[in-house]
Amino acid sequence: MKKQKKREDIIRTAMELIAKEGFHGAPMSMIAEKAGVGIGTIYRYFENRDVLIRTLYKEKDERMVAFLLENYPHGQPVRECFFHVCTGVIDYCILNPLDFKYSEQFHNSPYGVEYRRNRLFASASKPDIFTDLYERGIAQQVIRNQPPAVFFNLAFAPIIWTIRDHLLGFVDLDASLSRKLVQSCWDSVKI
Amino acid sequence: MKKQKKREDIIRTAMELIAKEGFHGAPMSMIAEKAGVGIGTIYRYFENRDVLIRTLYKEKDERMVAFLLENYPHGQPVRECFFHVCTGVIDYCILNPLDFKYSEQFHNSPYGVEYRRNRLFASASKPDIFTDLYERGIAQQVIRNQPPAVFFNLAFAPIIWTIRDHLLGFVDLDASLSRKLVQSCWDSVKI
Amino acid sequence: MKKQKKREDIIRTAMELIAKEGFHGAPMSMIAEKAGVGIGTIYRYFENRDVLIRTLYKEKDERMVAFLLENYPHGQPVRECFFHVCTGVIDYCILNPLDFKYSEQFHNSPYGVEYRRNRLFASASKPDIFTDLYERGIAQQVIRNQPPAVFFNLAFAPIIWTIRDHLLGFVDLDASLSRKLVQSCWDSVKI
Amino acid sequence: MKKQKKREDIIRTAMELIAKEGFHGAPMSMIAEKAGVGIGTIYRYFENRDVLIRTLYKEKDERMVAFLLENYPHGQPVRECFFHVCTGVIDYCILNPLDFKYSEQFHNSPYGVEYRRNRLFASASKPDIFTDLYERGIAQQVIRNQPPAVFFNLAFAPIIWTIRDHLLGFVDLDASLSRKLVQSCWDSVKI
DNA sequence: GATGAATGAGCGTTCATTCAT
DNA sequence: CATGAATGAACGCTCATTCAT
Repeated sequence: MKKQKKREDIIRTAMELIAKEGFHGAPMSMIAEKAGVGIGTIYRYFENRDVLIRTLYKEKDERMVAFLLENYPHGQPVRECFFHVCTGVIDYCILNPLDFKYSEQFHNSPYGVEYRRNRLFASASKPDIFTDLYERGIAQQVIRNQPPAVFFNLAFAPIIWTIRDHLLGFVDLDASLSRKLVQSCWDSVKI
Repeated sequence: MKKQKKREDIIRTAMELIAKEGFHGAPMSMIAEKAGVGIGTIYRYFENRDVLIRTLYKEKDERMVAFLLENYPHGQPVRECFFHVCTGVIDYCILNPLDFKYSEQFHNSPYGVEYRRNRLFASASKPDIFTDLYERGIAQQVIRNQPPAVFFNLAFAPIIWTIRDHLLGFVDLDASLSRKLVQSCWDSVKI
Repeated sequence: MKKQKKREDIIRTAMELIAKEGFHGAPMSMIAEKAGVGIGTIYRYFENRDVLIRTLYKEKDERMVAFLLENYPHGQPVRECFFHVCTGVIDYCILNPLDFKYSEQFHNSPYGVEYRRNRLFASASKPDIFTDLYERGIAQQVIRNQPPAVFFNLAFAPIIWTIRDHLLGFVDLDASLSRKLVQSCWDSVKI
Repeated sequence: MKKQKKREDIIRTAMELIAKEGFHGAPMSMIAEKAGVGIGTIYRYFENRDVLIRTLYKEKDERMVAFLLENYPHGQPVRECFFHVCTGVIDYCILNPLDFKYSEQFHNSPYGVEYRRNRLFASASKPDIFTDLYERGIAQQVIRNQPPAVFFNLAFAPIIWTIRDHLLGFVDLDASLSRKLVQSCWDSVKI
């Protein structure tokens, strides 16, 4: 499809620009210029700036979930799935630092709050990989009985922060440290 | 002091506005208006917007550290100090939600990166309560041997994220959950 | 070209406003308003205020040089060329009072100093009508041996000041006075 | 007088600051600070900024006239007086570059136009050293019959411009060049 | 469908002036 | 008398969005 070409140019350019420079450093005019399209063209594909920004996040999320589902140990113990997911998140972010940085920008803005609120209310309906982990863990009594939000925070907050520090050059998150880090997270949620 | 009255009006208003609306939602003109002062007045007390924003953070930090030092169990085991500090952070943030929300905005912006970088390089010189915890824990072999950044992330990231969820109404972080949460964090760093 | 219409509206308005009211009396907002364009439009054609101001001067300069080169007595004696140029400057300025007044504002500001400095250092490279006059006059020993700046000042300063007084209504610089004035200037530089 | 001390501090500081940095680089607050007085104090001695600026010029003018009247060759030929005045102007300006630079700033601003206009209308009433030169020159038929403004411009414009170039480092206006320059000016006005 | 010239509300900041102390 | 804290109009400039081509 020819028409999708421009859309993807815009998406990729916007992602990269916002990841590297922040929302402030990525005005519509600059996205258009670097993407090689007219300013008006962006508005043909995205109703406005907010829609573009939210779409960027959603597509990144889909890419990461797809990555996590590769070789997913379906049917294996919760513990194994937990390690697969956590390690996968680390691997994905380090392999795709722009996606991670964009995500940071996104969550560190009014968009992030809105997103989290929607997710909470929608979580019941749409099953996802993270929720499944929690629910099976609780049912099989291998993780502590805490609200899902607390489980997610214990499992992922240290990982996310450490990836951030890694990308900023503050720590070196190699395979060895990755393993120790995920083990620590598991220790905080397991019974 | 009469003259500090306006300064405090500005500080309080700016804090509140930025905490609630983010940096974007708190232009100088609005801060001035809500604080009941002229725009120019802000510039008598703060050289520019950046200085105001960094001052706000520094003062919040001092208040929190003072809070944490009340009844600090000096001379007690690392574990006890760890619980004191973590519980203290939770209590302080829930008691002072504006301080917490401001802090989130601050860390989720270029200011935050700059701040962390300075802290990392300056950590050797100025001793602080968090670094002390890490160093004693390592020396006494009660916490795992990991880089300090990883220790901090395991210890505090889940707590910060859970406070955020509590203030957004996603979880109810009462005394009981607080205790369990801190225990989980401890489990992830202890040997 | 349709697109150049607005650019010229801006140029003309800015010129007129600055000529009449000085730099202080011509803020970007007023230029935009009087030119019948939005403020932002000015910035499509000129990177910033400084660039606009320097462009205005450069375009005025080009117009005047073109005027002076009409019927220029190439190959004639230095004296004749001197009279052509001096008389031409007077005629041009009286015909285009806005150009002259703008020029005065320009030279009577930091822009003027910068301009003169560049001119002095660049004079060797780019040949111009004034420098040619000086060099031939010196070579043929018809003008006194003085630094070029002094020659220019003797030749043009009284003329510029008198044009200014004419436009302010202090003297009536008609053809007769013009001739006498240029003769006087020649008397001050000739051997 | 104690009270005049502050007035003079203000005058001297304002002069120096405006001479060096231009009107833009000399806000009232900075003048007050460098003069070691309160901002409000300036307004006790000068009704407003315009009055201060005009007073500065008037006092500079009086100092220069006083300098020119030292050893003034009263009763000597017009030519001799002309040389005394022109050489005196050069000497004074080079000895007091701040006075000269301030003068340039002043004349290169709306104040200058207003000043010249007033001077023209007032010249009939208040006799001055320059007018005397012109009137005697005309009466004795040693200078050409031209409007006074033209005489002044021929006599002083090249000198002023050359002093400016000297202070900017573009030429070296030493005693030798000074003599030649004044001679040139005389050549342009003498019969 | 694609474009980019045009727009103007809104931003951070400056500074001459006032007036309560 | 002297002060300087307080003011707010005004500045240069940015950028999301529109719409005629």
